[in-house]
Amino acid sequence: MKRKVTLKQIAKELDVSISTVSKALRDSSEISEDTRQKVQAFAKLYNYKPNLIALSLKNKKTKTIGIIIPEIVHHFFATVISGIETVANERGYNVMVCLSNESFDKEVINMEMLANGSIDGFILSLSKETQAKRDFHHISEVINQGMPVVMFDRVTNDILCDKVIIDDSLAAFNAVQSLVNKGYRKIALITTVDYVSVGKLRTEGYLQALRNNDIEVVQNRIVKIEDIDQCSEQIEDLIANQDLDAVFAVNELFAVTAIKAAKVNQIAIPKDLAVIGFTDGIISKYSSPSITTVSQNGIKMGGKAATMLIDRLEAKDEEEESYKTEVIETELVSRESTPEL
Amino acid sequence: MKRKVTLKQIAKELDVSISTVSKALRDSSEISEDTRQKVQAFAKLYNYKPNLIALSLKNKKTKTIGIIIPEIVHHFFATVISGIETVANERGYNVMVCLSNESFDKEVINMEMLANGSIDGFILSLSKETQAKRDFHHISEVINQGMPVVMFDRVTNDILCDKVIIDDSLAAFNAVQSLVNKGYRKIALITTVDYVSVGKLRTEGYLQALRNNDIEVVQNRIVKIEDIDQCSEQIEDLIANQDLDAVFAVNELFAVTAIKAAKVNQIAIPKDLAVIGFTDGIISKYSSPSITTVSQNGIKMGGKAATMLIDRLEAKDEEEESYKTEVIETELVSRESTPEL
DNA sequence: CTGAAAGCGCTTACAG
DNA sequence: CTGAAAGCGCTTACAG
Repeated sequence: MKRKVTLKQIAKELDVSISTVSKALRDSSEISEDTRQKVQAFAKLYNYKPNLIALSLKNKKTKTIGIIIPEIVHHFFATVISGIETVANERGYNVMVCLSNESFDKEVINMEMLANGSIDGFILSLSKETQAKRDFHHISEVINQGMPVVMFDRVTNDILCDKVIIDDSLAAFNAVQSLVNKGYRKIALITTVDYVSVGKLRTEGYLQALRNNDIEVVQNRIVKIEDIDQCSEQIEDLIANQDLDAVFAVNELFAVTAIKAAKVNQIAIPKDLAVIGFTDGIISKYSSPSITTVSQNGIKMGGKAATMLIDRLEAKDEEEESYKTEVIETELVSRESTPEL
Repeated sequence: MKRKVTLKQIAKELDVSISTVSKALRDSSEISEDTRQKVQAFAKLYNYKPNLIALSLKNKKTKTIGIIIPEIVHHFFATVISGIETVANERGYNVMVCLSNESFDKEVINMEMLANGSIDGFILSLSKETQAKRDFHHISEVINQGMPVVMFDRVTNDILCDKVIIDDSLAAFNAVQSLVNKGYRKIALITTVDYVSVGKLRTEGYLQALRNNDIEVVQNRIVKIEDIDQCSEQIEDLIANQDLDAVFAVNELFAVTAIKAAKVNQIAIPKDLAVIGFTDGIISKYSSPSITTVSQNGIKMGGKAATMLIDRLEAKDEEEESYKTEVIETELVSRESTPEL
């Protein structure tokens, strides 16, 4: 077992000072060619690598990004992490990932933990509970300490910081409009409770699209799901008992659950009922029939968030004061579940 | 903007030494009740939190775990991370996640980066390329430096360390046996190339099950996929041109692709062809028909890996020398795709 | 009971 | 050209 070698040890072996070793390794012009080569050769031989923790302490920056998301077993969030990771790596950063599990307390604890020196900045998406409570003091506190934060997807207007979002309302509008264009009129909505920011916006887009087309909004065709694990009954009830020709679901799970419910009730998809979802994940792609969805492009969102954060970290201090909100383009991916009527 | 407060600042404000502040905050008995209360009150007021980087340097441990996995947009791996995260958090650890993207070079670079002081130990699953090359020097090097490593799922016998696996061969055997028990005989196999350790083992289980039941192994019924992104053609060819009554696929994607291929060829699932998959992910659950699978329980694997790693990290030094390999139980989750024949 | 000193592993302004 | 010193933020054995 050969422990990692330090500057101190190299210095001792070579009988020079630590400073000399440090400078030699960093190609300082202060050091003679001779010494430099000797030191570098020795360092290479012993596979010297600087201790990153020591550098972090010295430089007051860790070159790591903290990510806080509600859950990771979730295609969209996994995709965002992947996007962050790619950009972060390219620019020499690592990532620490913490999960809030949709809990306010865990979100707060994780933020405080990471804020104590472990990272240079945050990328985060709010937990449901945080959105319900509307308590964001943990975030403003971190920002106040001078640590940059980029929020994505589940954001809030109560905090001023960089943000990366999609135009949820417009994307939903377009999705519903596409159904209308194809001849559908009796369009149901399966959405989340209103405090989930993106759910609310998508609901607004749905309503707007109906209104724009002079289609009556029927309350019985709108289902708001509180707990995703128990959405089946509500959805089955909707599918079985309402007169519908299409369903717009604000996520994949609701969409595929609607399809299952239709099957149970002998309703053929897409012949008797068209379905459109949100978030272009693996379910939509491999479902039979495959499901038309609004694609969020998590890779791009993650990449953009990472770029914004790192740009801010590396900006020459106080320059670039103003916060930006980037809107990532969405795209309607047409598949089998939404034929022309 | 109020920057985080340090011991030094508190000491200055209170006109005592840094050592006194440090001890007071840690409830040292050396400090008078008076001073302690004064210091603690002040610290609370200014929301003092020790700088974790400084502690890491001082204590030579970071309380963070490095995770290196092939990809994160993958239900099983996301599940494992979730399991690791839960246990790590309970025990006061954070996690840094790096992705190899199935590349040997990225795996090496990431390991070296994290090994330079950022973490206390690794949890990793090998990239495909690493498994193909059979080059594990980066891992043995890290272990040699005294940093514990726990491998999971995609492991190798060439490295001695703690491991968490499932019995891939047995699980595959059981899956195929269940098909045989239900009356299926013409069972195809969709698997990976042999250098992927788990693919190879699952293939062996399949072969063993056929042999045990005196069923002839037909080479044309076995397809080995190199590149998962282009698996459709090979799978369609298999489904369209071979005389089959069931398919065993070594992952979800192959299973659902087989179902798609069957539909294209007017083969009814499960009436004309039964399908069984591996990894109990979201696709299997929501596919229509839903797919019977071997459940790997990534949460449990991740949790176990984290427990083993942290136990080793916290063991009183050199005690507990021997490495263990934990085998996580799998379970056959019966769904619609495999009725009795 | 309090504080100066040494040390974790590094960098860099400064003295010689 | 080389090295001692100070410092990043903390802890702790030791002296007073």
